[in-house]
Amino acid sequence: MYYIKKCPECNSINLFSNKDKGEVICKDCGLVVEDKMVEFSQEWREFEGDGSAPTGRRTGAPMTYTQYDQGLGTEVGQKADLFKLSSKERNTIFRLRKWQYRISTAIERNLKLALAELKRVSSFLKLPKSVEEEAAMVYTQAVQRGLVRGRSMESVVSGALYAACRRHEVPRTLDELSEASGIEKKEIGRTYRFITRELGISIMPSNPADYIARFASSLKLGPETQSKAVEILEEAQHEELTSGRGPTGIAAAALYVAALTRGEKKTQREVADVAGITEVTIRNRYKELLDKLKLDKQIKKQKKKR
DNA sequence: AAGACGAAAGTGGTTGA
DNA sequence: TCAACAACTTTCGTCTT
Repeated sequence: MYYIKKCPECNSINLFSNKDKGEVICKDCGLVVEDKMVEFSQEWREFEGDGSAPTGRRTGAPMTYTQYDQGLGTEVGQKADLFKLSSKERNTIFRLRKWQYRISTAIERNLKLALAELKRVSSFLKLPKSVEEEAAMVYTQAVQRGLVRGRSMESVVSGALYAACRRHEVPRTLDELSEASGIEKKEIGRTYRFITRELGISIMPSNPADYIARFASSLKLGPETQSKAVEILEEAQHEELTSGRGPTGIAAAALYVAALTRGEKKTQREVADVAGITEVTIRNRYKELLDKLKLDKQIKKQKKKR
């Protein structure tokens, strides 16, 4: 399949597109016109169709995405068979190799920077290693697909981290990510949505219960209150009070109610602050909880005790 | 005086024509 | 692409402890 585009180097219109590898190559001078030439399929195999070795061989030591080049490098057309080719073809190979080198080092440079930033943010948020690893993988794929173009590296890093947190059920709020990375909340949300859509990453809506432990500990609430909150959460889920609502709001309200019923009084303001929402939202959720779950009796009982 | 409550208007994002 | 819409926020006045 031929492109109508022109080669920027020699102006030839003789461009060849190799769909398998995502390359567009100028047939006259060997310039790689499109830069998406890094393999991004899920399997790590050898892609040399030149007969020097069986293709599709599986290779690979265990690799890690938090290393900027994943411990692997790529090279174009190797050694032995080079002198079987005409000089023109050989030239082509040389040029390809040169461009491959330039492009892959560009990507590597980017990754190196980005992964440093990723580690910084992730350690700031005290995220587990597995999440960091996942985020690095997401980011790597995003770079290879050219999704970073037009977006700041930092925002894509944050988006990847946010996605990774969600998938590992250790959700952080957008506000927390925003604070850790210095990127605007809506920007993170935007890139998060963009890259998950483009990379086909499916993510379950986050579960309010995942927030409870963290909120409770920063409010210094006892473990009994915490499990009470989870209990309330389950009832609320059963009553279908949770769908369509912000998970942080629900978690915060459940925690607030749990604290009341156990006499560990916290103000709405305090709870709202750690959950990153407003008092009003807590009040709304809280009211719904009282209506549906008949918790007011328990609260009154608690009041009489004092 | 501080916290809780609720009404009203505003914001940003989603959805469906 | 635009308007309607739901969830949430902001702001502010009033009531309760």
